[in-house]
Amino acid sequence: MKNMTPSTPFNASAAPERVTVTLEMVAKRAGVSPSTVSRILNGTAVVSQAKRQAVVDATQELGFVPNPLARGLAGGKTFSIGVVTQAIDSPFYGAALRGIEDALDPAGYSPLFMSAHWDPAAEARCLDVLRSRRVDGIVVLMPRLSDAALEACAQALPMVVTGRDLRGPQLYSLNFDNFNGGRMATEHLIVQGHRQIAFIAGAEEHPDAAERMRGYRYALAEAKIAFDPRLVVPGQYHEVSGLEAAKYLVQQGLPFSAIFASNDQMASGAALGLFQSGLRVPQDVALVGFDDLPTSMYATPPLSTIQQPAFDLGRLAAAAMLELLVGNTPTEQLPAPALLVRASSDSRRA
Amino acid sequence: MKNMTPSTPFNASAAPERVTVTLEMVAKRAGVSPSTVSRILNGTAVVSQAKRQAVVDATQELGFVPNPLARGLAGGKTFSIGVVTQAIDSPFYGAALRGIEDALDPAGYSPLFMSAHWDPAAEARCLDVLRSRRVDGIVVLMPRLSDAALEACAQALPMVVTGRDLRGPQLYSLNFDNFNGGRMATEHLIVQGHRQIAFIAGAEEHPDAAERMRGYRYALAEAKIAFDPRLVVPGQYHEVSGLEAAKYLVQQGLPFSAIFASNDQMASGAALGLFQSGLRVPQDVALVGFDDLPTSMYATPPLSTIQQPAFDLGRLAAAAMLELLVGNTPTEQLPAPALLVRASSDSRRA
DNA sequence: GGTATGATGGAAAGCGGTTTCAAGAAAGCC
DNA sequence: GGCTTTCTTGAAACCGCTTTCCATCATACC
Repeated sequence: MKNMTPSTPFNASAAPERVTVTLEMVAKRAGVSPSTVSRILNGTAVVSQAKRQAVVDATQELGFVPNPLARGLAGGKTFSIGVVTQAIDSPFYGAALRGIEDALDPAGYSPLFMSAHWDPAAEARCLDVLRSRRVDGIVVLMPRLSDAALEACAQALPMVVTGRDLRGPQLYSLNFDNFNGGRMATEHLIVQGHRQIAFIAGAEEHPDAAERMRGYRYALAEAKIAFDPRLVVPGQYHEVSGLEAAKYLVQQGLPFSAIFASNDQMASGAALGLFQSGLRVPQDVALVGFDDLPTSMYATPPLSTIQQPAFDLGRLAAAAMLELLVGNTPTEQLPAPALLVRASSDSRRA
Repeated sequence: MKNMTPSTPFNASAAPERVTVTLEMVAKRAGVSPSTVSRILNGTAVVSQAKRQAVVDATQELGFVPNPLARGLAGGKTFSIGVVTQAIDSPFYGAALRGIEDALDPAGYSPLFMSAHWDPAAEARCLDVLRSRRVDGIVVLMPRLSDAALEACAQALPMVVTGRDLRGPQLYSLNFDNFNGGRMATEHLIVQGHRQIAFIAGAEEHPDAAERMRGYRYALAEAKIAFDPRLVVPGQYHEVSGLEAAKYLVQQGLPFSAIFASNDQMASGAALGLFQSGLRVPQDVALVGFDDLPTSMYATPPLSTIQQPAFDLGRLAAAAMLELLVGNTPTEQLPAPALLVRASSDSRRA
């Protein structure tokens, strides 16, 4: 207190390490050259035990943290991975992003997230921004861009995409078996005794949605149930379209005892639509969704659905990217779809 | 086709701009020095019209994009903002992140997201990683770290936090009026004729949760309703705890005709709990949540709640950060809480 | 004992920008 | 008309780290 220099203007108690410790300072302190420090830090070459220890000590004492910018500039690597999603605020993507985060973090990589909002042009822009930021690789979750565009991008840097079947020297993809998911959901309803099963579809352009529908039709055919196009209502993968679809089905007076919605968000909307129409789930109408969002288990009633592990999707995509970055050929595979039967489609539980 | 050199091994049709265009190349092409190009790009100094035009042209022709790493190294800025959230996969944070993205993007800044998972130690680590990545500023959404720790961090770089009341030369905060939100929700139930209103609380350490509870008690007191501690059940802000809380209330045979859950996720769980106990919402029990998650509108029945604009929260936090970065004192304010009455608490609509 | 061989570590040249410094040109002044 | 002042613009240092190229020294082989 007494000896406090009265002149220091802004010396508020805690003055956090203002000075940046550089590799050069570590080198000086350890009595070696900067190159040696760099080599030790990156394990680039063999260094005598004595010097190594000196450098490690100096690093500790000085609290040295390498500047990633300088590292990136010099080494051409940024240790960051671009991640393009369609909507960062959708529960499905949220889980996937967490998976990516989880896998990248221990490897010292940071994800750089961007949302494309289902717009191919915006997606292309994301790719540009990411490349201009010199990310080491790009993961695209459920792209809307053409295969060709993605392949072209993969010429420039490693890419991992989900929801496609693409392979190449710097390209890997992870695809969920949407066809079988759709088939399983539909078969489940058939086994429950339903023969008039409505289908709330996703956008046509979306390969996922198309596959799920193919599964639906396949299951119907297998069970020798005639496909009734009137029972297929288009949707947009969000709650409102599910709500509208359900109301439409009811208002048209179409005969159906079950609904298979091609994602959980639409199923949730459909549940509300049925509720507002005075129909009970599952007593009057059985309902099955697709995705198994975390909230679906807590819906009223809990929603039967096809489990699509979003978290693992992200985790595996990131793991594959890490493989690509070290020059390996990734081998990760998504788990097979699983049916989760909950109250919304199980008349016994109602 | 004919003239194709047969030796080129990997010249797959589209060879995207392999060579990186540097500022120096632009300078050469425009016939000026690199410094001049830099000055024009950043508007750092006055340059004659002729040279400016030449540089602009050269930039266009070469398709030059400055390397952010080099820029960051030399200029000390990275044009990236660290964003610490608790859980990137929660719907509330998802919306906030989108708001941040929206505000940062036009300004040329990129967000770097990290999740702390409600763990103060992890949060501190996020701050470290972000600082080591030399972000220009940090936004922390609903921190768990102490005010002191956040203030200390703000000594080093601009900080914006939400859910606190903190100010400083490089520090700004955005706080939602949780007290009044809690009060409004409770008053609404009282107006609806309820006098035995259960409360599902959030974690005690959480200031938000405490404020909401204070609002609840205040409203009761105003209405001269005695506070019954048995009707307050602790929760953890996620669906399960809401489910358990509701079941607990029912099983204990406690007298209540309404539940105010201090967030929507718990309200959703509570709805399921009531449903499983054979109680109807709102006929038997009225239900009100807090947050207005996007999905709450589509719950069955739609959930009454206090609107807390997560998207705006993110947008405003990012806007405030941008202000801080140019040396201004931010003035953004969060909108006041609003009550959204939906079917879950409105007996007339049931 | 002399040289081939390999392990070690330093000097220095980048990576691609920003910024300081100073020179040369243009303009203003007495 | 000569001299100071103000602009414009280029040269060069620098940001902090990686990496290539070499020098050095010790060990090993003939």
